Amino acid sequence: MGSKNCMNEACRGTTSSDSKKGWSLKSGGFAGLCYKCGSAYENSVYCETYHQDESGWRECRICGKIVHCGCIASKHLFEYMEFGGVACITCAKRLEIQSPQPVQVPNNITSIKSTNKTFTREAQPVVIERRVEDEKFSTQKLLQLTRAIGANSVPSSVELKKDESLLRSAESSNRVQNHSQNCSSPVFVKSDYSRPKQGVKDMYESLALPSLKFSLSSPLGSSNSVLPIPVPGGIVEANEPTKGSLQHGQRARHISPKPPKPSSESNKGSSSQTRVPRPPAEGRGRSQLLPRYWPRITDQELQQLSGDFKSTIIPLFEKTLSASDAGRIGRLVLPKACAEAYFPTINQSEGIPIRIQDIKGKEWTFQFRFWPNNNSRMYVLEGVTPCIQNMQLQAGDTVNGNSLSKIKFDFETFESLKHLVLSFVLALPSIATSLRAYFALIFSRIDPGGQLVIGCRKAATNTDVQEPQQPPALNCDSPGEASFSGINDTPTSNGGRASDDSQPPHLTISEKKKARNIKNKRLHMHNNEASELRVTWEEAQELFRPAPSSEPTVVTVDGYEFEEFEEPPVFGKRIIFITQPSGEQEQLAQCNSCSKWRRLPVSALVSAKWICSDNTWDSSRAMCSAPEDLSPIDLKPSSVNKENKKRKVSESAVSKEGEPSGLDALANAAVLGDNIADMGDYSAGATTKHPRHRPGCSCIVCIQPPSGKGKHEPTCKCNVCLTVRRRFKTLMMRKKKRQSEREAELAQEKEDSKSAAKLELEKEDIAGLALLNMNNLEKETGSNGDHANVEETSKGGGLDLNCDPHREDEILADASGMSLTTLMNTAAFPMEVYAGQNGAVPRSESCSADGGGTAEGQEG
DNA sequence: TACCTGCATGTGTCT
DNA sequence: GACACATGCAGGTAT
Repeated sequence: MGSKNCMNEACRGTTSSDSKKGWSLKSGGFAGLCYKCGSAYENSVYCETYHQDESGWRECRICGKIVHCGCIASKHLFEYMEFGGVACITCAKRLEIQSPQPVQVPNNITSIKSTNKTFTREAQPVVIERRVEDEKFSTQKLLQLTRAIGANSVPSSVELKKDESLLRSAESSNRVQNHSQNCSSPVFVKSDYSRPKQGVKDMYESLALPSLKFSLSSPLGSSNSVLPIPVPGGIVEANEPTKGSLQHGQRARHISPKPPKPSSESNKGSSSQTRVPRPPAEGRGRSQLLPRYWPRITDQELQQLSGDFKSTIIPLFEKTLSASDAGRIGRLVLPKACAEAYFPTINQSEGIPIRIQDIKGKEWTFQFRFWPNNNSRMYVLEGVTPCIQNMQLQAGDTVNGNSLSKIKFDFETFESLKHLVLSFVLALPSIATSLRAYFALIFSRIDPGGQLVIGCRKAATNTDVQEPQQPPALNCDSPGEASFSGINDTPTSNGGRASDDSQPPHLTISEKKKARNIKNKRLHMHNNEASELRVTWEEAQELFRPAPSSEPTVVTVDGYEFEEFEEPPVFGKRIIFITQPSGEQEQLAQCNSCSKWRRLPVSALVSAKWICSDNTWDSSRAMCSAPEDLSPIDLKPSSVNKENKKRKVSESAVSKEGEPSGLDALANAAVLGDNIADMGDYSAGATTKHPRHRPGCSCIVCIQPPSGKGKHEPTCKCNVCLTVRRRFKTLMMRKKKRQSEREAELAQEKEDSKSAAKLELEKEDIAGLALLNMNNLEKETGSNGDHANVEETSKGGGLDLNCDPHREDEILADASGMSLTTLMNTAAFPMEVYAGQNGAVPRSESCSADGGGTAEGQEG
């Protein structure tokens, strides 16, 4: 932030950009007065805000002359044009001279608009063509400009004639009004174009309406609505060119190319409640802003924001947070076009500090800078982490801080942890990336003043991620298609060019395109993978198989054999392990085609798409037409692993909508006092030790003593241990409470009826097991599981960070609860933290990786 | 050893 | 092929 001198060469008063000291704003805020001499400064606010480095040299889009915004004393001033870019004042003046004279416009412009569908979209070329007579403004050049505007439809001559007079009227009216509103300064102020009812159709029209300003101060539906003036340059007094300049924020909006066509549905409703991508206000950049960066903010939110700030809020752009954006590095990659359009021009890579207010009015200072990148620039905002975190914690609020739609999303919530731990377990970087894309930052600008405002909204859920890029959908009136809660908003979390999050999710075309375009598995998450994300924690573990091609390397250490896999695990098919009366173990796999269950050797590797014909072990059952071997429901409970039972318990405790999570199940198990032994033998016979391990696995994870001795010292204060203890304590308290409730219930039920008693017996069984578990635990911990006693648990054997909750032998051991809590603890750690602390990369759940997972404990 | 910084690289999209 | 952008990574710096 530097200071600069008054443009009045006789004055040369120094102004401070830090506090705007030395500048006073005229009414309307478009021009400043030098504190010293009182000379008027157009763009003063703009320059204060955006040209601290006193750069700002631009190229006239018409004649190519190098001009300056005027923030420094310069005789070569430029003006912003409605159709983007700048023009030197000479060219701008010429454009202005060619413009028609003001004419009053009818008040009921709304009806006019409605009856002239092409009016707003096609007006611009009319104006331009009518104005151009000077040989310097060749038609060709202007057509080029109009193309830049995005006027993708060339109006017919009939339409041109028809609309021309109207346009002139509107334009002139706006001038008159603006002038009267801001008589102290003959500058072009913001249009009071008020959208009578900013429906989607209107929005569409506005897309191609360069002068549309997001005038929030005007009540919607004002009868005094006037059309915006599509005047390039917007100069009112040609002999005072510098006074005619538009403020940065109120210059012509940059029109993005290919405005989406309105659908039939798009006309149905008002957009006041819908999250439509808004064509942003014009910036300096010549490059065009892609629709995915259009801010998606409802009229209502805008109005409230403007009310909060008591100013006009102009949404500029929005950026969906990528994983790296939301990471700890604190660097937010800014879209180049947005950065160049709305942020100060910077010439040095170090950039400049830039102050941005959040929706609460809190001011943040970021470093706006760039990196050279392939002969281009990569713009970043540094130091955004605190702000983003702050916003995430407030994400239940709308961008304006009012509770229009409570989202309640918090990375500390259990639900989020569930996703995070699932991400880790699944070891899919794309999922981790997708989960970050919950938020989009919306950059806006306060007018007058030019102060930048940053808000956020929830951008996506993990289920609707990775929509391919499509033109923005304006038919957001479809129920649930776009909402501030973001339930159906699509994120842009893919790599490279982010997907357009305005993509309506229901388009089959998009599906086709998605299928066609998905090349990068790392960055795209296909539907199948999305569904994989929804599987529960247990399911995820259950589905892991050693990579078919990978042979474990067996290493013997201290008499134990360790299996180490080089390849990461793969997803397999859900299987059910059964134990025959003879003690022989088998597995049941379900055909992916006919859904029949087939008995297979326990050693069989069952792929995710296993079908009957893959049954090489039993040729008589190698066809889907063959009768089903055995259905799990036909099995005696004793012979089937208790997965189903456990699942029922967990499912009963969770909402039926959506899949219950593994952590839900774990928590339920803990709270309900479910015997973890159930979980222990849930994969009995096959994966008793580790999710990806098979019978007989002797890797370091599985052979690890249940006590976990040697892992962590009892007094270990590492984050893992502390969290384990804390979580353990909480869980045990909840468990005990719930248990007492259940016991009371059971006592009550005993007196009811025999049938109730029968049911009661089952519950007693569960409760009894839980009680036993609890008692054993309390024996170890001493009593109530307070912190000290929990630590005593640790003394008993340290913390086993590798223990498997399914291990039956752990259940009744001293660390019986620890298995669960260890997992909970694991869940409590964001993936990076977990990986960072454990030195493990979710590359693989191989034995080696798991061994790495204990690194923290071992070093403790 | 962890963190920070700056650049390089890979991938998707656009022209 | 050029460009944009997400992210990896090496080297420097702080703890």
